[in-house]
Amino acid sequence: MPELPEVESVRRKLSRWTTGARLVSAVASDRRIVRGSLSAFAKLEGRTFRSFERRGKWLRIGFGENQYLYSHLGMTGDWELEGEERFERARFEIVKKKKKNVLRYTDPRRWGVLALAGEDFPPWAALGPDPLHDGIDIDRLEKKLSVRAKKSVKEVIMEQKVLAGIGNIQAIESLWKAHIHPKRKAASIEHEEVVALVKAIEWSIARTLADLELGDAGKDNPFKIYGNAGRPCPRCKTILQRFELGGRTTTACATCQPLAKVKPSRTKPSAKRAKTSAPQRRRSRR
DNA sequence: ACCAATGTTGACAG
DNA sequence: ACTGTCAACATTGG
Ligand SMILES: [Zn+2]
Repeated sequence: MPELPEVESVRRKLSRWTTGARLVSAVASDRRIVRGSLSAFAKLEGRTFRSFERRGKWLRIGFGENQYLYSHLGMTGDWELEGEERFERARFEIVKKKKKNVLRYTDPRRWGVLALAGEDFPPWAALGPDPLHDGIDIDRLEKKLSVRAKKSVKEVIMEQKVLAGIGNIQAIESLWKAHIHPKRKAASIEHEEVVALVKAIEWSIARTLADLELGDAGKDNPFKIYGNAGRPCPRCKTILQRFELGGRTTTACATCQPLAKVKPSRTKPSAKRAKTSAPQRRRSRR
């Protein structure tokens, strides 16, 4: 469930469900997920859900008096009202307008995090600007990219202090939209490309979020190229490639997202041929 | 039965 | 000190 759009969607439903609700009981006993003391959760009992914020992939629920419940969904975390007990990792009984409900944090893989803290929480403080909440500062991004001569543009935009909330899917989709190959060195991205990338990130986040807001009506794979390696590029019909980059499976179109510059410059010697990627390897347990 | 999965972090080698 | 590469985490669903 976890990139910026998914987390934003969770934030919205939490706000819908629990604004003004009173927390009757809070039980979180999974040591892998809960950071800090388990008993601290009892301190929240009796308090009221007041605010719902998101920064990147982090959520925080405010209970007043500088008490926040921070939540990171890891790879498979989600919040549900009622629903199945199967993947429940934390349970919150709430009362809103006399109605009692169970709010669950579910997380099969248990890579998520729950933490109680005040407004100063290091993982939250460490996040860069959130594209949806703060917008993207083109000059700042250009600077961040220009300094990274060795890393690929995809890896850099996925760093949470560069842009909070961009994950594998959003990176793949936006780079495709901006016609930028994910393996390009971050520092090689030119000004106009940064401008295009910023637009593309906004485009991808907006359409993913819109799709999520449709609820179950949404299709299985609403993405343009993520998860579609081996199928034709929606723009040019070239078969989409799949490769690993920075330990993450990546999809790209070799035609729309050239690795080597294709600028038709008859005066200059021909551009170097793009390196052909090694025959598909497989591995990764992410 | 096998493989891949929307994330993050820490170890290690160069 | 920096950089890149792996592995690990834990579990499910196709
Ligand atoms: Zn294409």
